[in-house]
Order: sequence, then C-alpha cells, then structure tokens
Amino acid sequence: MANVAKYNRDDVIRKAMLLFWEKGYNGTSTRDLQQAIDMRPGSIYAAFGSKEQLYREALVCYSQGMAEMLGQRIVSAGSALGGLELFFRNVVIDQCDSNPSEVCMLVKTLTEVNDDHPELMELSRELLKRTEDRFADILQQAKEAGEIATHANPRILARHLQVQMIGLRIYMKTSRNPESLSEQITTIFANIKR
Amino acid sequence: MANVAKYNRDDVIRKAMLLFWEKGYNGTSTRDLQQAIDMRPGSIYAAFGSKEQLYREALVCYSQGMAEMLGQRIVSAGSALGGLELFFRNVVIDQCDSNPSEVCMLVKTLTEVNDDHPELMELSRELLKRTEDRFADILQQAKEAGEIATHANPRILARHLQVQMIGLRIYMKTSRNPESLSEQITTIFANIKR
DNA sequence: CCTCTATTTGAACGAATGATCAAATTTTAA
DNA sequence: TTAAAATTTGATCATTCGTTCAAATAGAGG
Repeated sequence: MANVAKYNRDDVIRKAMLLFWEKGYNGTSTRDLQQAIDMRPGSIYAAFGSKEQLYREALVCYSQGMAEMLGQRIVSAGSALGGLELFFRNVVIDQCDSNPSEVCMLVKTLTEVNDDHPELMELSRELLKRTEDRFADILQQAKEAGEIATHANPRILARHLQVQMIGLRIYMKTSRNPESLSEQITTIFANIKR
Repeated sequence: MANVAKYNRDDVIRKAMLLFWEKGYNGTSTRDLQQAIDMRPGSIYAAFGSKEQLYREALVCYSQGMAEMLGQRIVSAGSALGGLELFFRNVVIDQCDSNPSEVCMLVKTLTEVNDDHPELMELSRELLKRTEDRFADILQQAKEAGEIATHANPRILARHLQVQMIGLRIYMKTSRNPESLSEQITTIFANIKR
C-alpha cells in the first residue's frame, strides 16, 4: 500500500485547480491535465474518478485558498473592515496578473457550465454563498468594533460587497485600468464606513 | 445568385446567437448549430467561414439587440436616467428567465475564451467599452436635464454602472433573489440621483 | 529473497469535434 | 427551354475528446 497520498494529493489538486482556473472546464482537456499534474490517465481516474470530480475538488481548493487569504489580510490589517478592503485590493488589482485569471473561478464555472454538470453549478453557488456569509460575519465584527455605523445591516452589505467583487474583477479583465478600479474600491469602503 | 440573403441571414445569426449565449463558445458544437439554424455544414462554412466568425457575428448581434433595448427603455421612461434604471431592472430581473442566460453574453465570452481566440476577446472588450460609452452619453444627458447633480462625472458614473450591471447579473444567477436585487438597483440609482 | 497486493503505465477505444468537398440541387439569365 | 453559375447537401476527413484496461512496476509482509 504505497500511501504517499495526502500531501501529494493536495499538491496535485492545486495544480489542477490552477489549470482549470485558467482554461475553464470545457477548455481544459484531460491531456492538458495529465501534463500539468504529471500523472497518467489510469492514475488520475483511479484517484479522482472523472474529470468532473477532479474539477469539483479543484473548486473547493480554490475556495479554501481564497478564504485563507481573507483571514490573513484581516490579521495584517489589524481590523475586520481594513482586512476586507485589503483583500479586495489584492484580489482585484495586485494579484490579477499573477493569478491564472482575473475572474473568480467560481464565477467562471457558473457562467460556463450549463445544465449538463448541474453539480458543478450547485457547488459553485454553495461556495459563493459561503463567501457571502463570511463577508457578513466580518462586517458584523466591524460593526461591533465600531468601524461601521450601528444601523448598518451586515447581510445587506455583504451582498453588496459580493456584487462589487464579482463586477470589479470582471471589469478589470475588460478594461485593465488599475487606477480607476483602486478609486472605486476606496469609494466602496468609504461609503460603508460612514 | 440566390440572394434571399440579408433578411434570412440576420435571422440565422440571431438563432446562432441565442444558442451561443446559452451554451458558450466551447459548449456549442457545430452539430448543435446546424440543428438550431437549420443549415448543413457546407452552407454554414460557405456563409460564415468558421465557427469563430459566426460567433463574432453573434456577439455583434447580441450587442445591437441590447443597445436597441436600451434606446426603447429611454423612450418608454421619458427620461435618460429613468430609462437606464428601467433597462437595468428589465435585464437583471424581468428578462433573466426568458433569456438564454442571466449573464451578459460579452462577459460570458470574456470569461470563457482564452488566448486562443484573441479576436473574440478583443471584440467582447470593444463592445463592452461601447456600452460604457453609451452609458456615459446617457448620464451626460441626464446631467443636462437636471436628473443628477451638476458636479457628477458621467464617465466615472458609467464605469460604476457597468460594474453594477455585470455584478448584478451574475449575482442573480447565483442567488435567484429578485427582491433583494430590485432593492439594490433602487439604491444604486437613488445614490446617483442626489 | 519471494510472493501478494496496490499502484502506475500508456496503448487503445468509441464517440464527438471542427471542417471539407464532390455531387446534387436550385437559381439566374439568355 | 436551356446552359451556366451559385448554393445546398451530407458523407467523410483527420483530430481530439473523456475514459478504460491489460500489462508492467513498485512496495509490504513473511
């Protein structure tokens, strides 16, 4: 029983995630995957079952990575709302070139995949919902810390931020105008603060 | 020279557009297209050259349709800003189920297609830019009509609206919550008006 | 060292893909 | 009515796709 597994497996999923994120589900062939993760078809199918199942694990990996990053930014900024703004700035502007795509992988999946692969759609939806819930939690903390108005509604604000995040990332892909986007982010958070 | 063309051709492009919009570029096979537009491969390739060129024409068709609709809404509303808000509400909420996809076809293209097919990316970008320019023109009119503040900047507001439109449509696909989205649209335009 | 089991390999499968083209059909013009 | 030109047809092409599986390889226990 050659159980080198776990460690290796996470690494493989991560590599698959990066390729899927770049090229999309339909745009990534199993041959592309074989090369990217350095595994032969038999091993891949033994380990993951199908292309779709591997994609599913890649989605979860992506989502976890983003969640971790958000946590780190809150620590760096030393405040809930400050961390959120830093997270926005990093994702939308700073990292958009080093990442495989400017656009959120969950959003890419949701827009690409149809009623074939309903499970991929449902999983993307679920993971996006979790992100929004996380935003709401953070905004609640910000409220308790006095960073935002006492009459603010964290759930509504979280929804608002989700829309901004999605829109800004795609807009970055269309316009490549970091300066104006940075101003937009400043405005968004300025409006939340008061 | 059987020149039944123009009329028929536009109809064919429109049907192709609806299918492409629904299933995406990679997700639409040439067989799907053959059935949808009721043409045989030889005719299709004689008329359009390739799948990519047909998609290009479909993108333009989509964009024109949206532009026409926006014009109509401004007429219906009897004001520039009112028409814009009506357009938002129709696109994001009312028509999202009757359309092939909740998401803007230009955005779908931009997020799906990679550096293969650079021309599709560039065309989508260009058409999105035209939309934003159109928004700016309309906001300028609104400004002159006294619908928005005299210190408002139409170009910045247009960019803002573009981000909102993109974000809201995708958010609709994830959450299916028309009520909250309607409130969000109300808020967006309320903030613009004062 | 050997045997048994688990894993990996890569050739191969059938289906689907985008595209072509000679033949059949339809349209045009005389 | 007829011949030339334009268009349509559908069988077919070479690739590529996701996936399978018998054979080869590697590790564990005795």
